[in-house]
Amino acid sequence: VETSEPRVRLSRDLVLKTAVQIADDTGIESLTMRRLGEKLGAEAMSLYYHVANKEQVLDGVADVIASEINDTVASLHLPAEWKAGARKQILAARKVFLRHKWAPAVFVSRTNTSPEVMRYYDGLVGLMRNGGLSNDLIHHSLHALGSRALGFNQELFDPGGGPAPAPTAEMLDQMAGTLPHLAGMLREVAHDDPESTLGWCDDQYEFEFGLDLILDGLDRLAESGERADLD
Amino acid sequence: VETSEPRVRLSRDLVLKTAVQIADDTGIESLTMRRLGEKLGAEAMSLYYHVANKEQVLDGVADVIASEINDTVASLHLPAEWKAGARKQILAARKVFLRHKWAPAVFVSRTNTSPEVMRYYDGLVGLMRNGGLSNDLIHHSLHALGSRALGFNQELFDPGGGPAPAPTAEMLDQMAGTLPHLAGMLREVAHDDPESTLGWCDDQYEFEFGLDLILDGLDRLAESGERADLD
DNA sequence: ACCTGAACACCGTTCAAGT
DNA sequence: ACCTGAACACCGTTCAAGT
Repeated sequence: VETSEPRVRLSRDLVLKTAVQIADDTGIESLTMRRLGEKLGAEAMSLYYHVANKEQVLDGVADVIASEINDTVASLHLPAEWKAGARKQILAARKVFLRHKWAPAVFVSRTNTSPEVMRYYDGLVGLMRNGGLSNDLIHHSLHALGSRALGFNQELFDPGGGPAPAPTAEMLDQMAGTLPHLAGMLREVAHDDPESTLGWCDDQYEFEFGLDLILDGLDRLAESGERADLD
Repeated sequence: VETSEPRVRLSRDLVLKTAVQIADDTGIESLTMRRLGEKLGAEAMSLYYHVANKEQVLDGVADVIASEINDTVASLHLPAEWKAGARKQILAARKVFLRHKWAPAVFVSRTNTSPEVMRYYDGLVGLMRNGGLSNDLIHHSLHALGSRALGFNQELFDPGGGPAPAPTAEMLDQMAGTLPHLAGMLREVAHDDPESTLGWCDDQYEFEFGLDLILDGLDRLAESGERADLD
């Protein structure tokens, strides 16, 4: 175990950045106050001078990631058309989560809203507003997009995120008895592609499929509302 | 603290049902092996004869909830039309999660898939299959719906689930400086309704809005695919 | 076969004390 | 102002031992 001994003074900012580093390197479950102190060359108890408790560390960690997302988004040239703009912003945000696979779990567990997340949403609302959507529709849109607005989707199978191995023929035969429809679907859809490093689910494709489905639906509502011109 | 002293023998099933009860009564964070043992009138260590570890307890808890969902769904008379059927099944599943507000967090943290969840998905795939959707489209549908297929949506604000208090005029004025679009939206949309026990966000309405948006989009794809008749 | 007691290796957090 | 040492109240889990 490599314990660094920096001469630098502790600070809230340094503590949070180091926490992100630990989560990146060894996973979010390995982020403990004691290990955080160790990595900073200090005692765990010293951290409490800079943060109130561990919950606040996790709040801060989410804020650091959201800030990374905002930096990425700021460097983009967003198309004027709202749907294309939102799409590009969200896919850019998703790239940040691909670098921090543990981050979705932290975001969904936060009960305090991070200022940087607010800034992100403010930008998204601005895009939609410029596209002529009503505030009512924008509000519903944010709920409909859910975590997808920030760039990740809560998958219920393989929450680990890794590529799922294609089920074997024996597994499918065994499944067919109790889960006939699922087995039938998988038989047709889960062909193992030895050419691809992806599993049989292409996460990027699925994310874009769902995102476009929602954005297209919202666009349709916006246009029909425009024609009706009633609010 | 009321420690019951049942004469009943322990079993995996009893352990899991009791775990659900603890989560319902005092929250998922209060579910510890020691408290679980206490509630069963046994030592925490006795649990390890029936379950391998706490992860397995949580796996089992998710399975118990999924089984409650399946029971509810089984008692339904589902309309033949796939979209109406899926909608009814999903909204019934959501009702179960309203009784167990802590359950979404457990589900998204599971890496092992519960047999009962598989059964649930098998039913949903069956509905769509009978509706004429291709297995390919069904597969994409499950990804697009994400956790919504099981009956909950991952909201990024207020993950607590409680009704959000409407922001005050002072809060909005303060927000307007740094978050103009968000403040503008909230000013228009977050009117406090003193008649309603709901907050300014009607969770049920928002869930149905997002669900219908996705189901309608999928239906459109299914119909256009049918017309093209190319697979 | 089923349950327990004692113990271990961790947690987050407090508080008085050091510089 | 900033950091530390010792201590507390918890965790999950093991293992040899009891019935």
